[in-house]
Amino acid sequence: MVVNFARSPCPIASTLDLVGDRWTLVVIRDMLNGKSRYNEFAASPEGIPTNILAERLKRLTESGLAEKHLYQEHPPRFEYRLTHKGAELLPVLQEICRWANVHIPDTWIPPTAFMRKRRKSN
Amino acid sequence: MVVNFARSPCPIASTLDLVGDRWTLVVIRDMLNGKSRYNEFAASPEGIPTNILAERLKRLTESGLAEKHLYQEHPPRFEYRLTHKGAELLPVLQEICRWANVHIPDTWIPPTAFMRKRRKSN
DNA sequence: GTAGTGACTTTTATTTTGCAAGTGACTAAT
DNA sequence: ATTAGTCACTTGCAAAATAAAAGTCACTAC
Repeated sequence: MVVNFARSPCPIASTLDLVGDRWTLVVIRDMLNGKSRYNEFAASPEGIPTNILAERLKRLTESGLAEKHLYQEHPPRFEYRLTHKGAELLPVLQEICRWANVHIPDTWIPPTAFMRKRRKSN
Repeated sequence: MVVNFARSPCPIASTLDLVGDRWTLVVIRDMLNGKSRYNEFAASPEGIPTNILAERLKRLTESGLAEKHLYQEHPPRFEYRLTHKGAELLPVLQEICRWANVHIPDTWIPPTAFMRKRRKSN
């Protein structure tokens, strides 16, 4: 189930092939907020099912958005951290937050730190 | 299947409840590019299945992102146009395009008109 | 009257999701 | 030493979503 061919060369469709589902961006949000461990992701209020979480973490690493690091040998435990590629989705999530705060009632205002962070160049 | 309760008050999770699937943002992209008719959406290169298209158009109108207008009586024909709420997703799609153009090889560079358009205020 | 188009709906099949339970490695408590 | 518990998953299975194909209904063009 590796993404070999996108549906089209459209940047939007291609991005959706990677993160276009109900859960992937929620996990990336958590990673951007400093979470890195399975139980931290599982503890988020949306309540991601554990099988979906495991599958998404695998897909994120396979698609180069995150990296898996062993941080403890016995028992083996892993951290999942965003790669540069994954972390650069921040502006997308920031725009989503801006939109939601305007158009969906009662959504949380994200921490200033989250909204102020900038991608490096461009 | 109306969205009554979001999974959480998180703006990201709430937005994904509305547009977090493989097709909705592709349809919104087409609307932002001036397409408004069923056959125009169906003709896009991603090849959305017609049952999914019909269901998405219904959901978009139900969630207030688009509006359905009769433009011809015999036979009845409809146009689907973004509401203000829907059109304000433009900055999200622009950021997705920026990200994809950097991180996914061979994605189309969107028309300058699409990238330069601005949301009104803020 | 035959063919074709537009906007769908229906049918059927495949894939994804979600819930529950299970597993193996270890840790802490009794 | 047995028991219970946590962590990071995996497995099994039912339900929902998605997809491909075909069907429908109202027209229009020839």
